Amino acid sequence: MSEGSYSISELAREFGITTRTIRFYEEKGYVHPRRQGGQRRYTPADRVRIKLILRGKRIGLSLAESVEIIDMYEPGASNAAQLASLIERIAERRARLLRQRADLDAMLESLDEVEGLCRDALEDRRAEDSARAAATASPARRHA
Amino acid sequence: MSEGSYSISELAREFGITTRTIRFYEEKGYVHPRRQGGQRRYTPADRVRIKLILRGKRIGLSLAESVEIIDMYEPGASNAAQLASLIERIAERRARLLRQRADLDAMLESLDEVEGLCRDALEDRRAEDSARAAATASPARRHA
DNA sequence: CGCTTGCTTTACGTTAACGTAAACGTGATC
DNA sequence: GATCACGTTTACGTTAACGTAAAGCAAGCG
Repeated sequence: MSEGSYSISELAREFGITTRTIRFYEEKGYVHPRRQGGQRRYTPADRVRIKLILRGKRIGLSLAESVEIIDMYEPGASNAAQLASLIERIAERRARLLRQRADLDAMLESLDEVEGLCRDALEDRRAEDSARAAATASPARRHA
Repeated sequence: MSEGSYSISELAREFGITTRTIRFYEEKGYVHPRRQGGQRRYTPADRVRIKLILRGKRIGLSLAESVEIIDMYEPGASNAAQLASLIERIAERRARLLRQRADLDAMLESLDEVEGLCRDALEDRRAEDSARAAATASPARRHA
């Protein structure tokens, strides 16, 4: 660990991915580590870039989409027209992410609901069981 | 439209997908329409199922994952052990969805930030431009 | 009757995102 | 000096989720 730079396997370990994956990202042009005697060396910036790509993946973005968003970070867009179109693309992205969050919340609510049903069913099951147990112990009375 | 049932192309139109996609879902066993003289007929329940699958897709779930969650809706799980394990799986799902939402929110924040930078840059650009225009009009004074 | 529209099945093609394997090059170490 | 651990390149394989094309049936219509 050359102080402030990382080897490929260090990053792979940290992110729980394979070195193949990282090389693949480079192959696709999503990251550009420098070489030190044939070996890849990653800067902290490279590291963050990979981290962001993985975050994008987790929310279902393709690699290309993730990178597209990440590259918005360093506008470099000098002229006003470019800046304006960038703002537009950001708006589109945000709209999509918002809908995605709505879908996500809906699914979370559904899960809560289903869990509620399960718990209720378990309750019933327990009630029945204890009733049966009582009945077996002294078969005489059945809810009054 | 046979009152309360749908043809394949009706659903395709409604959801903005192709008939091939719907047939593919059937091929994979994710939905089971009945046949009416060789033609597929979809019940409202089938429709909802497809809708939910598509919702899952939008948040980045695989078809199989979506279906797994959807199938939690009709537990049918009669015994307590099954119910308990279902609750467990729900908890896992929820945990993952929550992380996903965190990632999503982070990305939304980033987009807001970038948009702010863009707007600032645009402001500067406009300020420069109007300053230059003023200078061209009467080249004498430069901010006092 | 022939044509169009809508549906069917079968089957091969495609893209993304890697997995997996082979064959090789470096030090470091036993 | 052989064996690791770690890295490299090249290249073929794999899975999911469809796309696309071919060939054919059935109903309605001018």
